[in-house]
Amino acid sequence: MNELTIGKLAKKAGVTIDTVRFYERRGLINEPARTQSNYRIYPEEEVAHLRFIKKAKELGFSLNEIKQLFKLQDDPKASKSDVKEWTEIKIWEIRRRIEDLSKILSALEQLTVSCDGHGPVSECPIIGVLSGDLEESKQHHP
Amino acid sequence: MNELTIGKLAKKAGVTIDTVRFYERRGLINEPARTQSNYRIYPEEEVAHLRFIKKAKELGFSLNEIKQLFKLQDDPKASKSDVKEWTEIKIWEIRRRIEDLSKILSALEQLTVSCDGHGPVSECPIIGVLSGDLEESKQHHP
DNA sequence: CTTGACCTTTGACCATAGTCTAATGTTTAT
DNA sequence: ATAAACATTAGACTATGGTCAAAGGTCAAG
Repeated sequence: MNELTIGKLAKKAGVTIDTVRFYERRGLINEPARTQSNYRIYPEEEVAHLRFIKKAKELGFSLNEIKQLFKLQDDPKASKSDVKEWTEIKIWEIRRRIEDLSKILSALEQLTVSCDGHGPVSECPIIGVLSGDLEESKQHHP
Repeated sequence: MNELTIGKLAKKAGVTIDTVRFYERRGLINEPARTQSNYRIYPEEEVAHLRFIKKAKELGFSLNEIKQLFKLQDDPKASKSDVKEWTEIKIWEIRRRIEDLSKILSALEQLTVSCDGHGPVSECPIIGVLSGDLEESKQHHP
């Protein structure tokens, strides 16, 4: 058995010790076993757990959302359909985020094409993008 | 000329009055003209300005990033190449976010396929996705 | 000319997600 | 055996992005 102290866990997972304890307080990770001297000891598996939290957070999930998913996993009363429902909602949210990001991406890409890197910024078409909202700029025709 | 009080501006832009004043304090919108009685009055254009902030924020840009872009626009010393550089960095960031979201999206999509909505959650493959980190689960082969 | 809807300011408060400090205890290495 | 490196707690502090309340001034309608 490969047990880790909080410092080693944190290092392996790429977070700080404070963050580990913070997640524990928030119920995102289980309260770990303790040594005789009250040190937290974690199984190796907690590393993956923490990395998952880290990645999911980067992708825009809140700690509460991540916690919900963990709870769903551990709840013996939760059914596959509960998980399915949750994931389907999330799939929609992610699709929408990807769409919006793609919109702003092509707006910015067009900008770099027409903004050739010479002359004053006042001639740069970024002004147009900034002045209208994104929805409008989508149907903005030349 | 179509001038707006703060309430009308906020309503048109879909934000609260407090948010407008907050953005003003943060330097995201210009300090507006005032009436004799010290009321803020805005030109119609501020609506688009606020809507842009709102949308950009939804897409994950921080208020400081948005402010930077506005500053760049207004700075007479800023050149097209500054704007171009900024937008190119942002383009990279957005592409990366889209990629990461696409990864988690397909993970979730696979889940809903294999998780058919019957039986206990313990049999649901979401456990696998949660146990490894996303990078690992990408190269996880059966 | 008053009532209600609007505006003003200052400053407190909230949630999210940590981050740091102080005071103290434990383990490890030389 | 002692110093360095690590652990513990409680609680204060940070940044971001607002949101609300108090106490008051202004404006438009009846």
